[in-house]
Amino acid sequence: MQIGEFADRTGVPQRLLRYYEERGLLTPGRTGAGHRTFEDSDVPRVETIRALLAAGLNTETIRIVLPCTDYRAGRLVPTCTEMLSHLAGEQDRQTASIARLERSKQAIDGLLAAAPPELTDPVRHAALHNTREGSPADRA
DNA sequence: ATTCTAACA
DNA sequence: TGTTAGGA
Repeated sequence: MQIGEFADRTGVPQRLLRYYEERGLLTPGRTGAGHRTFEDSDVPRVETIRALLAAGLNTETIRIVLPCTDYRAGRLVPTCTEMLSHLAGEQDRQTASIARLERSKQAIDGLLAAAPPELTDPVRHAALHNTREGSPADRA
């Protein structure tokens, strides 16, 4: 099937399917006119790609572990140990990211808590804002 | 009617 | 990623 039908069946935009090919995630055939041809077996493959992207893996890693996956009955199953190590590695990075975000959030919590009370009062804040912008009363 | 590549309000 | 131009 051509890319149009394949895009409809996978729910993935043509633009993205071409990008997946560019990243080596898909290797569709070509017609004489240069049009991509996809197989039915490419459908679960794309579902696998989507699942791994949702897990946070980059396209390079996905290209590596794609042969280490089995997609059956709507469920993605890892089938080799190198995939497990990649997943564990990504999990570590996610844990580190969460820690960084929590520190950033605490910093913001502190800044907000240190702000002068009048700045957090909606009415006074609006009044100050209007004054800076120049209210009709100022001109009168 | 469809798809292709390349590039950008 | 969407979209679009200019071709096949």
